[in-house]
Amino acid sequence: MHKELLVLGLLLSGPMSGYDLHRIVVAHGELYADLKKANVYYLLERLASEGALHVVAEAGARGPRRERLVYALTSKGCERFGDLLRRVVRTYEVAHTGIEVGMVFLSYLSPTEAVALLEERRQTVMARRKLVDRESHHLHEQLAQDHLLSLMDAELAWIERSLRRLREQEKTAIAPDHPNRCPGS
Amino acid sequence: MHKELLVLGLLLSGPMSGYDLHRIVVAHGELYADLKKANVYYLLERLASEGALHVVAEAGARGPRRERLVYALTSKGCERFGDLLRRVVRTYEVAHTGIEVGMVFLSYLSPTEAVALLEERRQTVMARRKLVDRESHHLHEQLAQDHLLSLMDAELAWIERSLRRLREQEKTAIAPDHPNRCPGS
DNA sequence: CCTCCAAAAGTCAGTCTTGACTTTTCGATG
DNA sequence: CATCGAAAAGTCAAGACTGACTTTTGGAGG
Repeated sequence: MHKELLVLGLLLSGPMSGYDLHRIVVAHGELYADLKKANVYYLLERLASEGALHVVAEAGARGPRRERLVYALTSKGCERFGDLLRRVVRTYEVAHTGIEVGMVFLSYLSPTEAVALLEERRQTVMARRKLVDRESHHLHEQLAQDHLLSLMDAELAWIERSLRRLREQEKTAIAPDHPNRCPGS
Repeated sequence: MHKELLVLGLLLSGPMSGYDLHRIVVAHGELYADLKKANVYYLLERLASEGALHVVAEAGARGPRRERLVYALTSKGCERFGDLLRRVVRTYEVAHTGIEVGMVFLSYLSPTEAVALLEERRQTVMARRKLVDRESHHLHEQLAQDHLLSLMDAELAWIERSLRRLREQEKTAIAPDHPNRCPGS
């Protein structure tokens, strides 16, 4: 749903082809939703068939492969943009990345291994945080960047806390909660 | 991918039918991944066809609709569980919920409306936080719950910060960054 | 004893999403 | 001048996911 918003929003600043859209998305790196190329084309076609976009058949563009389709917003599409924007800002859904599931089953690993894995995770988060931090942005992208950084900081803090708990558990070496073996076939 | 982990992990504590799995998932509320019923059946079938599960055809179960399929982990499935668990804990992906996209286009709304929408969002997050907080959990679910709460707190803090910025902008009433109108069709 | 509802247990058709492949052409290089 | 690689601009089939629908039946209420 936010992918649709992204497409519409980018088209607000002028007609574009699917390829252009995709290039903008990847250029913005971490900030924008993970919108793959094929998905862009799918969304464009759907939105066009719904009447939110219309084709401006730019027959002879510069460069190779000249039969590219250029899309432009219709007034219906612009209304849709407004609706989606309001909906996205207003609503909140917990992000289910899977780490929660991982934590629930963490006791199937030895505390020592759990600690090692979480330390790897911390490295990963820190690296990615640096990436996002480095990206300099326009004014209206400040809030978005700030959001990402906040979440990453929260993740890091949580990892630290969890590591501390696990290390204590490691020292007091209680018998493992679950036996660490697979059932036979 | 973490949905698969969830299914395998739950089956570690004994054979179950798709319906049982789904019931457990919804019983745990916010903690577990958003795993819809039809998706459970899909995953079971796929995992079985990959040899990670096998059917224990419980022909005559209690209750209505007795021809239910009960699935059990194979040793291959248990290995897969271990792999997935390690992978999920180790890796981190930024959660693209769409608010970032919303923020990028926030200047298409008046600061006043933006503030109102963010305040609604704050309400939503607070309500959901209370839900998660209320749920009492077993020891091995503590870390998962803590993770969710951390993210929600970070979200709340970010909302406060953003509101402050927007209110300032509202007072100093600069001419809007973007004209707030849709292009004609 | 009848009936009507909620829960059990799925199924299905359609929508989203993606990795991998294709075709064309510009420009660099030997 | 031939060719070879990289970038442009997509396409496609397959996989993941979902909302809405179905069928069966045990038991509550009359």
